[in-house]
Amino acid sequence: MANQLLNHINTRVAFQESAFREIVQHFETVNFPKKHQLIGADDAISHQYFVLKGCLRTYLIDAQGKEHTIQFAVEDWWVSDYIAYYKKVPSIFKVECLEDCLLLKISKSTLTALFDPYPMLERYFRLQLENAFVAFQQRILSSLNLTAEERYDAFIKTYPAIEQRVKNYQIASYLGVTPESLSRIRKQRLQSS
Amino acid sequence: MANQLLNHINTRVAFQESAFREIVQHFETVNFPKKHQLIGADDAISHQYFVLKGCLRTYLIDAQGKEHTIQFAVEDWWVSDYIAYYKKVPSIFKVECLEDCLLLKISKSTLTALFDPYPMLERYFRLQLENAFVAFQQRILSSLNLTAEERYDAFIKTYPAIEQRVKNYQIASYLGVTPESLSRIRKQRLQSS
DNA sequence: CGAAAATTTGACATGACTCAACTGGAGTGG
DNA sequence: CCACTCCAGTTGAGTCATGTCAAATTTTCG
Repeated sequence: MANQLLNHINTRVAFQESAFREIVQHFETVNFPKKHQLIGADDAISHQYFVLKGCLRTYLIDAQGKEHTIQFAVEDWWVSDYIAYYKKVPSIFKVECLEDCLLLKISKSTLTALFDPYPMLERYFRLQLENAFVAFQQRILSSLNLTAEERYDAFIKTYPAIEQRVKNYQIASYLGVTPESLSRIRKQRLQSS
Repeated sequence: MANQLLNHINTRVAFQESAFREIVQHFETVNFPKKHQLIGADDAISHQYFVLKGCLRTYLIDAQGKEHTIQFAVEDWWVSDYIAYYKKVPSIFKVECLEDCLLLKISKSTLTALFDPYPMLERYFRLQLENAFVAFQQRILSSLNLTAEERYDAFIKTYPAIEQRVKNYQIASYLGVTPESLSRIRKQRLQSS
């Protein structure tokens, strides 16, 4: 089960199985049902989670009561409120399970302590961040660049697996449009294809 | 001069001056006049740059001929086309000097080779990426969340130094509005203050 | 000084939002 | 197994923020 994490680490760096057996002891396997709120606004966030199974989303409710989804997470993704996690400020996001979830949990202090004896682990996380950097830049670009319909197309193309597993209103809140607008976009796409 | 880089590294990690003297030899100091194009679309990008002095911006020209600014960079910032740099794809961005610039240049291969003997250098870059991660999430949030005027307020508040040094149309292309809209927003702010 | 670039202003167009009503499906309890 | 409720999604009508295009003005800089 934890091999799933090793496999993922090995997509980025060459990690020895013996070292991994040391590391994996510091993770805890946790199980949550659909609709469970993993992280709630105003918590102090000292953990992050690797998704073994399930689907989650990180979102925020703004002053007008509107939801904005910042991230979905499925198998082999990491999830947390990373603003709170990195900056040590109270969380502004909520993270909820959209399906029953099986996760590997680790605290920030434990993980960073592992970076000294296992520099390859630190490298893995650096490379993860490089990927996130690119993904974020492309998302910012599409918000500057593209119409709502084009952003929806790009979303479906980039994350076909996610599109199947989440509600349309959640996709709308990720794309920065209202559910009504997304509904109209979807209708139009059906007709033109 | 290169001490400026050491000082910046030391804001993130404790780095020994002796080790730094080794590392800094691998950087090249380069000088460019205002308007010089540091990176042009379709280049292969194998370098990144630390800004000792000056101001630059990373932007793209879309299919409709419109500019979209993804990043400004001033003293102590790193700049490159990071999609091309990290992903080894041809660049889509241009990087131009908005002022005369003094930069420290290093190639990706040289830098990553330094990560093995100097794990603290890798840590510095990981922490840099964590910061970028947070900044990007906040920028995405504000594009989902805020009106054009609120985004402008947030920009001025977050980057007061940059606002002084770049053209309004460049800020507009960073915020995702037209220069005309930004002009109207600025007019309205003057009247209400 | 003069030309080019940047900014401002006005008139008008439009994509997306709001609000409200309606439809359909999923889940629950009797 | 049906009745009921709740939630998600759709549709319509009207509004609004921002875009477009064109022209005037101001600033920058060779």
